[in-house]
Amino acid sequence: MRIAFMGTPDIAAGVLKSLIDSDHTVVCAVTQPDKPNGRGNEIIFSPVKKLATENGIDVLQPIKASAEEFVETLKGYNPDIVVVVAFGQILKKNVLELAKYGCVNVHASLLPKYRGASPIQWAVINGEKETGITIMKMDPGIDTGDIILQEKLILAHDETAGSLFDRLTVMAGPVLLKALSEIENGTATYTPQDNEGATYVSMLKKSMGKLNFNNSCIELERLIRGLIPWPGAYTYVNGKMLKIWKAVPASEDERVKAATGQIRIAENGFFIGTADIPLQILELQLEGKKRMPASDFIRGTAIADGCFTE
RNA sequence: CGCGGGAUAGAGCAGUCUGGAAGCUCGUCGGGCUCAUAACCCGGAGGUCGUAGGUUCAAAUCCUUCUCCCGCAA
Repeated sequence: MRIAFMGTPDIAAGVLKSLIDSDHTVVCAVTQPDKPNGRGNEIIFSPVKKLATENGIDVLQPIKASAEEFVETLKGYNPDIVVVVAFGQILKKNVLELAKYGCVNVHASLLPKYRGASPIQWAVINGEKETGITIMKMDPGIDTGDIILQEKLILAHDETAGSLFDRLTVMAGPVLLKALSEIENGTATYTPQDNEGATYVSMLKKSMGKLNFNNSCIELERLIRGLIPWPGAYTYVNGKMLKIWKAVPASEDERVKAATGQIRIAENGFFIGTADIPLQILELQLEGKKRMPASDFIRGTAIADGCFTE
């Protein structure tokens, strides 16, 4: 089939790669406009733009994908179907109905759960046992379209949003290809979502990563895992941001006494008190410094045993 | 030219303001102690102090150049 691809971040690029390697023809790649990004405000191309460019695929970067002018341009590529993966813009009817088979979306959750912008991170933060990939026929709502295919995956106990991203990216390509062939053969089924069971998740905000040690150890640990690699969980010590990359509930024999939010530095580790069990920090990063194991950090830090997070 | 922190032994850091013999914690190697140990004691190796230049009798330290790493903001 002639496929018009729309997507922006890494997971979208992963799916695009599968399409490029398949028998289908990717006629163009639509991605968000370039924006100043990173230190020094350099322009950094989106992963999709990068991959498409490397493969000689036309890249389109409309400010509004639903603008009539752009829709005409897209029609000019004469796609049979439009594949959308984490594109970052809401598509209107004129785009949804532009191709013969319409638009299909690859969503990284088991819809109708986790509709919205950051299903992967929230699955980790909420301590879900399983999540997966859903392929659906898009309609004007946000992630409300009929389900074509769904595949599950079990979360590891130490799953981070980053590792889950990787696993789902690998999984997404084949599931999409299967759905595409079903659509092409006319054997695809379209199952409406159970709107009763729907849940929505918001976009992640940087401020969500501020650890509140009045929460339980388990909640904090999940939050830390769910915010990797971005935006990251953090607290403040002596006026400096301290990012927490990896932590576990302190085990029985290593447990130290720590008040809520209090830092304890022992020979066996770096602990912070919570509402219940202290959190043992295994990997952390002080503002301006590199990320490092707690054992290394303890060796050189000026942070004193017993001081409090801010 | 968005704002800021940083580069010193294998690791993490101090020393830089107020120039004057390269330090700390840990690792590593050798020895000792011990029933034994990641514990303890003794000893050793390991650094052209990121790069290039300048000032000085003397530069990790002051001035300038460049490279790389990181946090924030977007």
